[in-house]
Amino acid sequence: MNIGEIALRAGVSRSTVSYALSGKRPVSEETRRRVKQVVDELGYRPSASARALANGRTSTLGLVFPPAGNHYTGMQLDFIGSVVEAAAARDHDLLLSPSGVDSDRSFQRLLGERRVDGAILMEIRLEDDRVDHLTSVDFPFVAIGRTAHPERGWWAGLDHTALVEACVHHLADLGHRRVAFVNRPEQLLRTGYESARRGLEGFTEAAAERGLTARTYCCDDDAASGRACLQRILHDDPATTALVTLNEAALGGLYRGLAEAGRQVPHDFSVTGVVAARWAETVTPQLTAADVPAAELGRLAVDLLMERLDNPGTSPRNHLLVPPISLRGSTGPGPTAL
Amino acid sequence: MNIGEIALRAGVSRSTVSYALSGKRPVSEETRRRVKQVVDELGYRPSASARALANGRTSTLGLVFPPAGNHYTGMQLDFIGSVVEAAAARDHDLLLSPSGVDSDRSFQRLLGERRVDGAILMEIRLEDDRVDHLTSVDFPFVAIGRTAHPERGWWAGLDHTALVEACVHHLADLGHRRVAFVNRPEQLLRTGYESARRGLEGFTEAAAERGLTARTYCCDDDAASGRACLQRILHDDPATTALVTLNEAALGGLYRGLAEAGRQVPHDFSVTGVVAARWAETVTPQLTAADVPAAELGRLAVDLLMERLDNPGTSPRNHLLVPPISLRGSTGPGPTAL
DNA sequence: TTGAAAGCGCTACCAA
DNA sequence: TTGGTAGCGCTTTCAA
Repeated sequence: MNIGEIALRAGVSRSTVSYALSGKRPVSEETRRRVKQVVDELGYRPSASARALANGRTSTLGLVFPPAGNHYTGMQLDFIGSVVEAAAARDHDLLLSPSGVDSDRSFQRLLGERRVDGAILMEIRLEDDRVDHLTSVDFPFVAIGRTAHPERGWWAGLDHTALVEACVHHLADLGHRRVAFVNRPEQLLRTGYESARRGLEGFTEAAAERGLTARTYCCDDDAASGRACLQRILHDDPATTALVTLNEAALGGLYRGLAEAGRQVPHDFSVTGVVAARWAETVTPQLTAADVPAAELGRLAVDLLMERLDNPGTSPRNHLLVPPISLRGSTGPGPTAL
Repeated sequence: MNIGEIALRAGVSRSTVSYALSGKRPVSEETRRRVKQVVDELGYRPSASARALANGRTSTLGLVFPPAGNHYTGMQLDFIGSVVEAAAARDHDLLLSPSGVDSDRSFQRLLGERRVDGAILMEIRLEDDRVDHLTSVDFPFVAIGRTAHPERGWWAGLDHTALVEACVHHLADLGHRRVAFVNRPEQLLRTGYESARRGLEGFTEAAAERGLTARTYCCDDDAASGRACLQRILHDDPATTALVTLNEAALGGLYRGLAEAGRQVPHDFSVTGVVAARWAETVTPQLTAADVPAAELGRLAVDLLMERLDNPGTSPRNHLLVPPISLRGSTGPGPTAL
């Protein structure tokens, strides 16, 4: 069934049906009613493909994120969910593209075949060829996170440096002197993954500033790795009394390792970091952490993208979020406070 | 840039370009080369909208999942990830639709506007109006899970009844006599959510068969509810020595509640259930559980859908998975075994 | 082996 | 206030 069918049955022309539906041209109340009635009766809906072809907009946004193998983090999920809903609220669909790099087929399809009006890029790297490419062809996109040169871009992100610094200061204030940093997987750090890099930077600087003895570790995104990482930490420096982590997926493993090593949290070991709230709350005791506002980031990203799409040529806007640390139960006084 | 441009530069007709690209008609080696060269030079890719309009296929699959209102579980996360990647592997994109009910706008857009060739439906209910609707209009879809009448449908699912029964038998074999069942949220059970219903059914039957004293609970999808639920369990029957759960998100809370009540897992309380492996491994001790093969389900669903799309009219196929229980550390001998 | 042209279903311009 | 019609960019049939 197509628009011609409707026109026929309503006894008007196809253009009139189109206008009656879109409201882009005045239509007499009389015809409008008749058209709507036929449309309702037949359950007619205009074909998205035809419409996209005709007016050059697909009403679809792309969400680009690296294929994670099997490991999507809870934060990513929250984020995807909020993006879908924000897009739906604006009558846009969301097309998923598992693409870490510019050359991925799926990425090429998304852009080359013009399947989407604009895109949101997750998991930004400091040097990101996807960002470079999209910028160079002036394709409308919003990044989640900042590259090394965030000045002239559209993005919404977290100030990982400040967040991790805040964690370190919190621990230092509590009297901890020997602390560890549990980062995301090494491969992510090496490839310049933003949060891993900026988080590490914040940790190193704040630790130096406070004169702490600090060690940094990379840790794969699963519980087993978290446990192993914790063992390494205590092996390398048994006097370590606290850690900061960005690694949500390893959290349970870190706790397990601590329990196995006979360390009580927070009594003789403090744990903190940057983690989505609902993950911070799954461990016992609950994690004192800077809560990643994944849902808010998703909404902001969609807002920015729609704004960019509606006003081509506007100068770039961005949002840098610095959520506060939520005090829960995983940090306590360190040795010097005793 | 369009196909006409390519044709012009290659000195051939538009149809020849089309055929040179699709290979659906023999083209002389000579012209084929020339066309390809121009295409590569200009980085030409045919417009997805135009192609979709012309041949009636969008090369896009839809994934219909419930609104995030209450957040997603880890299993859903794994599942979505595997579906995206399986689709990408077959050169199909994935369109997300946060849709609960038949009347949902986004659901209508996806199907009514023919944005996708087929769909995968998550979170099936025993009586599911989405399934009924799609079946009645003969729209190609695959369900994740079975409705009450699974005979004539395309689906991939888990045998929750058998899985939970296996858990109960495992506990009974260990000598537990008083057991509890921690289900998904009450609202899901009430609305006929498949896993909640079938799981409950399996629990009740197996418990009766083994002559166990059994209580069943609903529990919201978060750690705090898990903790509260456990308190209720011990309050209702302090002699309870084991529980079976389907509720991944509550798991951490259940453990916390047990710890607070002074119960050692597995020494004086056993915990088991149906949970994705990587979540079973985040708690201490690791959960003995039937591992939900979320990734495999995702792959299977995409396989089925592609099969259905490629062979319209084929008789329905399905996969019922019954993964074994993985023995980890959370179950131990019950009172009668002592 | 290739080209011309008729759609696919819609939007929007030009006339009336 | 309405209708006719020319695209949008591709695929595919019909002819050559």
